[in-house]
Amino acid sequence: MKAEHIYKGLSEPDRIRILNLLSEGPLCGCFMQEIMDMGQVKISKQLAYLRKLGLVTSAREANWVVYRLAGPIDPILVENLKIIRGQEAGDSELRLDLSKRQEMMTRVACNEKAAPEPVRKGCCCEK
Amino acid sequence: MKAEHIYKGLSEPDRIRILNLLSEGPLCGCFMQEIMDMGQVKISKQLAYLRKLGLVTSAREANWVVYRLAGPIDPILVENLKIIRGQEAGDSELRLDLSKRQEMMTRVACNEKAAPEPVRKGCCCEK
DNA sequence: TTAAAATATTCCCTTGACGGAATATACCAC
DNA sequence: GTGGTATATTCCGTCAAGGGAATATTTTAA
Repeated sequence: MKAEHIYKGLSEPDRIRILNLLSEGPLCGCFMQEIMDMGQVKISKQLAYLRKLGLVTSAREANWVVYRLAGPIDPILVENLKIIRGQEAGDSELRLDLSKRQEMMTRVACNEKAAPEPVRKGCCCEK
Repeated sequence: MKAEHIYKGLSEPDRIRILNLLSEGPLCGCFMQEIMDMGQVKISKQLAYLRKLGLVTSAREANWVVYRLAGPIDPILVENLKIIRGQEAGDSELRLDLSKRQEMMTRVACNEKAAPEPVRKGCCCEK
């Protein structure tokens, strides 16, 4: 993994938010939409970009696509994901995103792979 | 300093080399040209870009322009400059650049501000 | 089979990044 | 002044990035 690929991935606020969310575990697209309160197309395009850079992988599970940080995760990325949400230099929006994520993960039933469960009514759109 | 500005600065190999060099102290443009073996225009443009991002400052001294990391240096930048030249994940070209820099700084006479000294014949172009 | 949800892709447009070549500017030596 | 060195800018071309709107694809539900 070239260092500049990682930095390119991190050089846009929405992508930072996505990578930050994925650092806590896999997530489907509609969860991201809900947490980040952003349109589907915009998120999908950034995910395609991150996939092109080799930072993210995707796998369809039932009706959804679950995204993950591509392993093995480069030490540079690991370190930066730690820094950007750190208390000193970190962004509070990123920590808020993680709280929302945590709240959603406990609110809906999820299996151990973090894919939404049960298949239909447990997803983020069940409100 | 917005995190994405720092990552934009780091998201190109030539800029990584420049920031790596400046992490050891101020440097004039012609030293960079010599160390990086690159054309004047290309380096000058990248320096302009880094200045626009707020990562680098420049100050004319006599016939030269001396570049510095803009202070106070963000912890994110500090940490990444450490990582990218680290032994494990680091790039050996970056360590080579630093050796060349060190060699030049001792070869030519320099004052404590790292501006080339004496004014004319001590610069990198005296070969 | 039809409808709806989740995701991806395409088209159009604007802006920005990057290279190469040429030119401009600032400073110094003489 | 002239000339030379160091640096910046401009012009031109190409290509990538990013937004908005519309549409396509995959899958499930009924």
